[in-house]
Amino acid sequence: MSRYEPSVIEPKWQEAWDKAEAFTARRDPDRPKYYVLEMFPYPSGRIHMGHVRNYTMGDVVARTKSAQGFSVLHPMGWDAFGMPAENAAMERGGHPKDWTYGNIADMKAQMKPLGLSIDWSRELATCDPEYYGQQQAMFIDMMEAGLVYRKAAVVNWDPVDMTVLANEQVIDGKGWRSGAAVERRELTQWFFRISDYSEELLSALDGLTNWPEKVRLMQANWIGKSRGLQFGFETVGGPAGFETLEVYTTRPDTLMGASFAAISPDHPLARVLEGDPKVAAFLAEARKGGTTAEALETAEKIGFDTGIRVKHPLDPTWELPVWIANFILMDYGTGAIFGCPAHDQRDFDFATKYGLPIKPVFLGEAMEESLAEAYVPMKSERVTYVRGFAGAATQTGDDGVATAIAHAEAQGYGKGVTKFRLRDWGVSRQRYWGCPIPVIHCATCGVVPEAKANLPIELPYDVSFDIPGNPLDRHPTWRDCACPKCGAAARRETDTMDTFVDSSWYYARFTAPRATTPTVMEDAAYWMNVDQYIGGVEHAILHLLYSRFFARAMMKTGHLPAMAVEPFNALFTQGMVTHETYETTEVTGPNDPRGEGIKFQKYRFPEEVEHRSGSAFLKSSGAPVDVSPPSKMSKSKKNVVDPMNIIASFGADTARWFVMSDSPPERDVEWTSSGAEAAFKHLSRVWALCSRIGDMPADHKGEGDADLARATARAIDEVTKGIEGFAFNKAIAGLYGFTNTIAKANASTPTMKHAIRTLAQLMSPMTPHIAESIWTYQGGAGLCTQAAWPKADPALLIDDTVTLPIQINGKRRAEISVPKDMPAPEVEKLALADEDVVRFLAGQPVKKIIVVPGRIINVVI
RNA sequence: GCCCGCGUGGUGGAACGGUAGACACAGGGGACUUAAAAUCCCUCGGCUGCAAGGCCUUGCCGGUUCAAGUCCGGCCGCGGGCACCA
Repeated sequence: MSRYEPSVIEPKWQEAWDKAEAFTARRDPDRPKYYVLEMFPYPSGRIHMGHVRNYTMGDVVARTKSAQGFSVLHPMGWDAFGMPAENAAMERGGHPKDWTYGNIADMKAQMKPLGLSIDWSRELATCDPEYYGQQQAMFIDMMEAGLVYRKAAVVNWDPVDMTVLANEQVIDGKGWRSGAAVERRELTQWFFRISDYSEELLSALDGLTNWPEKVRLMQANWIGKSRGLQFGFETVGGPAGFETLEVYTTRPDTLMGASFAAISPDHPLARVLEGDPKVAAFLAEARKGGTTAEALETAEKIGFDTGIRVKHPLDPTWELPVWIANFILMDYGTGAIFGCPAHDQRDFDFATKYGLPIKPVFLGEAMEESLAEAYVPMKSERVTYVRGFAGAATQTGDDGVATAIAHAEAQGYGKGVTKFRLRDWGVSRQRYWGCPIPVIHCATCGVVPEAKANLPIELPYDVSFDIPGNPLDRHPTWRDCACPKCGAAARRETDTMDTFVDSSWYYARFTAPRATTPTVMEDAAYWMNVDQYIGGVEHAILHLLYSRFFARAMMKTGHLPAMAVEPFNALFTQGMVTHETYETTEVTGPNDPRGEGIKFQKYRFPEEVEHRSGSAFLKSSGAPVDVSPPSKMSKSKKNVVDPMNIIASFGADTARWFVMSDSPPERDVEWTSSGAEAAFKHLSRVWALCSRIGDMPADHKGEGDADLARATARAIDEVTKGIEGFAFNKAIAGLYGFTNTIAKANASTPTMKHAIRTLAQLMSPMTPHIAESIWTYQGGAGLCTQAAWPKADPALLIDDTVTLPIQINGKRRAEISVPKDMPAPEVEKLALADEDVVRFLAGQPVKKIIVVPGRIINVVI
């Protein structure tokens, strides 16, 4: 065998796999199926190391399952709609469609050399009309099933770009692109009724035992179930229709500490009062500012006393003022609260500012200090509370809330209710590059779904991006259509769908990607669910929650079988690929607009930097380089390593091996050039080892046959467990160990050949190309990729003799070798007779001796 | 503020409550070479000892146990998620 040259063997084996159609997924009733999926990429045009790590993990699983006899589905597609394509069109000209499909072609060309076991015949892009047309069909079905509705909602509106902005796109109250002050505007938007499924999406999390606990928790918090009391305040001096004011509280046990009531600026009562110019002025002030987290954080609490009073439910003679306050949200609870400044920080801030009374209801040691801090923990005694609630038994702990609810229900002034934080999913986007919402506005029939025969509603190609706003809105003809109901001239909806819709069902589409219906039941029933889903933790909430909702919606509309309610059986969230960042200190030149002689830091690419004796220098000039700790690879910090460069210099197998080694897959892995070189060196060593074994004379005899056979069995066991347990770093550690063992072994030729063939098989999920070469060179039949996964002989996994450490009072002092099944009393005798033990005991009596068979012996004196 | 996770050599990390530091990177020493690269061998937590060995060591303090990196309680530090959600 010649030198290890990845650039020669890798394309060769990829071609062989293609020719054998080794990765084409086929429905096979005789074999169990396995569906492994990595979160599909956005086609930015360049793959990065994060992609390499993500897809290699999926590939390791897919290849292993395939070798283990499963019928494997491992597809790939493109999450292809979205703003970057439009931004590119605005900045550089060109068309979003051309830009996107060009990027897909580029990225696919970069992914191919990785040698992933992907069934490319199922490739899809969400911007294909064949894909989004089916999505439109489902939208119509969901409308009919009552899962879709329209309502007015307050949004962030960019008056310059003339579009709605997501909260993340509002920075310091300004649009991220235009820099214009963002307005709160009410727009009629399309919504999915995800909140109908709050309870189910929450309770079904318990069944997702193969999901990371962290993700389940994040989803549970996002859904945000709370139990509280809803009751009506009787108003005094309120306008007609507001004889009572409904409020919701999760702390009904603090009801006796009420000092005011407050309503949201968007509350119906506030709107009624808006006729008063003073109220109107206040509301204008209160509604200013974006809806972003930062805007809310810094916003000062402001309020307006309406003059209306309400009666305390437990004491009608006790009246509380009703304020309008900017910190009350309309879309949580009832949009109105009772304020208890003694036990709520926000109420405390508000009461302090406006001089409202602060009335603690809990007595206890914590009381004195906590008065200043406003919040008293639940566990303090509730003496005042008990007085307030008509002499009930003393309450401590969390059941105070339950008791208060029970009391309210018995007295008839309120009832216990369950609320969720989860809101309905607004899917309207005033954007071009997305899936058109298949709806028609007719002057006589109103809002009508498009006829399915007219699907897909394709995006028009002739649009321009030189003016801000949605090009669909100003297209001369695209909006014009006939009403599907009455045939009259009508107008199309010009909003497109949130791209999260596209990614909420692609996993189901992969089971029948070319079908003329969204799914095909037979195929979905065979392939669903996804057995292993792999992706970044950044999708822990939205993408996964929407997908879980969509699976339910698809079930309800007949597009998925009932067994697919939870589409992802197992989820794995992988860590990022990080790299150190490098900066040099530069000085501005004479013509610099910043002024001459000013120092500044400049990021440097890793390939510009060399490391010498623990420090870093610029290759070109030798200037010193500042090194910062590893962080996520990003273009702006220039701490990126292009996978294409690594493949060019070391091959795909080295890149794959490196990203899977060292760090556990759920954690970040730091890319280092020394690590990549080490991976390459190791593969070269394996290659040389294979060559050496190939040169051994067929009749070579050795002493170590039994040992090598045992080591082979152990390696099979260790690597298989490592892969199946998503501990790829441990599987790789096992492969290093096994390689070293083979290299040192002195066994007969057939045993050596068997060992190295097994090594090739065990390596093949990680480094499939070199594995094929070794396999073939050592006389393996067919493709290594298609060979059955090796099985460890259980008899060889158990050693005949075991080495047992002997502890004296918990400290290791000696060890003995004993046959593996020696009875405990004999082990005990041997241990006490050991010379080191005797020396340590020095004649002291043994109080107790513990023998854990096959593990350890502990002598207590 | 609320919820969650994590602290092990110079580094990434191993370790069913049972020999802490597997495997790898970096470092040190050596062989081969005119030399370098490549390759191979040895060494590599700290202190101590000529050595055999001994003592210490998993963020800090305490507890449970024959035995604790692992379990329990309390601190300290780091990271993540959510957040005027009543």
